[in-house]
Amino acid sequence: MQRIEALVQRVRAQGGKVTAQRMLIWRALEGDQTHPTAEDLYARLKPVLPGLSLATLYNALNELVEWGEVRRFDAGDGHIHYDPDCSAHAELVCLKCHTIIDAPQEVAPQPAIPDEIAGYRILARSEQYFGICPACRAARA
Amino acid sequence: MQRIEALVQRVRAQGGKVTAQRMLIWRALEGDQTHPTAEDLYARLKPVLPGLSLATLYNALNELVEWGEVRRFDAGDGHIHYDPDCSAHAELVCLKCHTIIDAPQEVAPQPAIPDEIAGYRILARSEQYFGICPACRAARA
DNA sequence: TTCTTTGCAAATCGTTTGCAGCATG
DNA sequence: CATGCTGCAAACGATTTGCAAAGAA
Repeated sequence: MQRIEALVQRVRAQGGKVTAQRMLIWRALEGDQTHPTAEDLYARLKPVLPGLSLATLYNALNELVEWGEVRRFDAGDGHIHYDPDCSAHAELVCLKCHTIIDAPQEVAPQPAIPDEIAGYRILARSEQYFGICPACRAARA
Repeated sequence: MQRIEALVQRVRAQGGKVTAQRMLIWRALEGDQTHPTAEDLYARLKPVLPGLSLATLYNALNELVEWGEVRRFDAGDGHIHYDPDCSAHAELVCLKCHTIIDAPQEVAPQPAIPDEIAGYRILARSEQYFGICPACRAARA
């Protein structure tokens, strides 16, 4: 995710309004590394801005995804997770318990995201390794 | 996805049954490169086995995902897509129209999937590049 | 026969939508 | 003051679940 200043400009340039809700959501996402779901964010933000509606949160999240500012991904737990980090990094996702952690650096040795591939203007990249986490391996099956 | 023979053994080893439905679903998935959704598959299989139920299809798909035989991913269109190819390859996903195509070879230069990362037993890998496809770029916004 | 899986239909629940009121530019 | 955004609640729709019947081992 770019810095918030840039988002403010983007919205204004499109004739949109910079509202308290958007700012709040952007700030909450900025630098977040917990791969939150919409519900996670809602639980976190509702106390701060009690009037906040889930619909508004979804609106803001969808905008960010369309702009390539935030990445959505399915961890296989039936919930959509959001990650403001669109740079080249990988996640480890457990197929059993759906835990998500960032993979160690050495796993994603391709730091640069090409601007364009096959005519697509590339805005974000997602990479995940699916497997069985140590805890689930220990628990066997 | 491994070959079907191996799946048959896997199910039997777990004390499961090799049913006509599972076989049908496995065969349909084998080598499929269209990134189908559950509905896509259902539409394709229902005529072949009219009694087939969506619930059964979901069961089979979820099994395959848990086994690391099939990869699920969210293309941002509100539908879950399945891909039996768990080897190292990337997809291009359009953030506007949600088209999905396989990326050209040269984009995924890391062919090998490590067996283990940070204690996780790795079964599958997913990589996606999100952006704006040529058609949507032409259409502007 | 025994135990798993299927099929049906209802239930679930995350996400989207419609619309009136409000706030931003 | 004009438009776009919010909040609410209802609508939606994909996926899951419960249970009786069917089928594999």
